[in-house]
Amino acid sequence: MASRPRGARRGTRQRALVLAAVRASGVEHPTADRVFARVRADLPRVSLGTVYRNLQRLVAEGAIGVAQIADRAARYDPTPTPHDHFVCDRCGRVDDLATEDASARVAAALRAGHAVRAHALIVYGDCRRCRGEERPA
Amino acid sequence: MASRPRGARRGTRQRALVLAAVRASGVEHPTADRVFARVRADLPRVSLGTVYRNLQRLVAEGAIGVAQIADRAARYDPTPTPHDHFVCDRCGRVDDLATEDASARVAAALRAGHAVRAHALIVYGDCRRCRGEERPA
DNA sequence: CTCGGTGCAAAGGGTTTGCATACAT
DNA sequence: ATGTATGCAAACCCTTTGCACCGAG
Repeated sequence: MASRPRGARRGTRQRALVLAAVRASGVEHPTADRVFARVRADLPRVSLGTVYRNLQRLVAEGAIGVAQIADRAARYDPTPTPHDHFVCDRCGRVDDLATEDASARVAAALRAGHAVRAHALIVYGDCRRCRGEERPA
Repeated sequence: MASRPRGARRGTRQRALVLAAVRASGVEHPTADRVFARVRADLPRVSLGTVYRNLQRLVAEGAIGVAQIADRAARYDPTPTPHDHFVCDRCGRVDDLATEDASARVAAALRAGHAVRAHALIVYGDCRRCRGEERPA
């Protein structure tokens, strides 16, 4: 079987370096800007636009994750599987909160020694109304 | 005793109208832009900047709430107490998810008839490291 | 050879901010 | 009178996009 169905995706040095930069970031949760800086070290002529395009694609392909923190720059994450995050009000640090049990999520932050000021769960999907409008193909 | 400790806050028509606009919005969760439009109806010379400043202040005072949805405009909420939200991928609709039990939060969205694609819990506060640096007064 | 990816630079959206003026207290 | 809030417009930040060129397949 063909490894690429049809619209053969090209493997570029840029994309590989973006992926490598995120993977090498550990628990840092870098912004697009920081990824840009790292990639630039190996490929000085890379552009920010290209970094954004590749980050987007890698997220869509499930190779990496993103944490969209309220009104701050998005943070990219080498771990693509869903998990929650803790954001520090002072230093901006973003920590993983690896918890399977939803009811223990906030408790996990407390256990980690953080002071919790607020927390927000956002659920994404298609609403009942939109699902109702759906036409069977 | 003085009703205003010291830095006496002025009650302005603008602020009152911004608050009224959010309170009148029901379940709509208006953006700053929509609030602007409503206030403008009564006060044609009001500026967007003033609306933003007042929304900010009202949130800080606890008179209203905000839902910061990932990479979309912030949604203001007449209910200042913390609660979760459902965001429709198609129409952008923002619904309240009034659930006290964290473990039932996502289930609440399902019960409401929505299809859940993803959900993200963000916890805000001061991280352990920052708390450690804190100097007792 | 082809078409997707890149670099560049400009546009875009939401939100904030500097400044002189207006006004509630 | 005093100083905060306003209106206006420019600035900001993060992210996206149009376009011509380049290079992997």
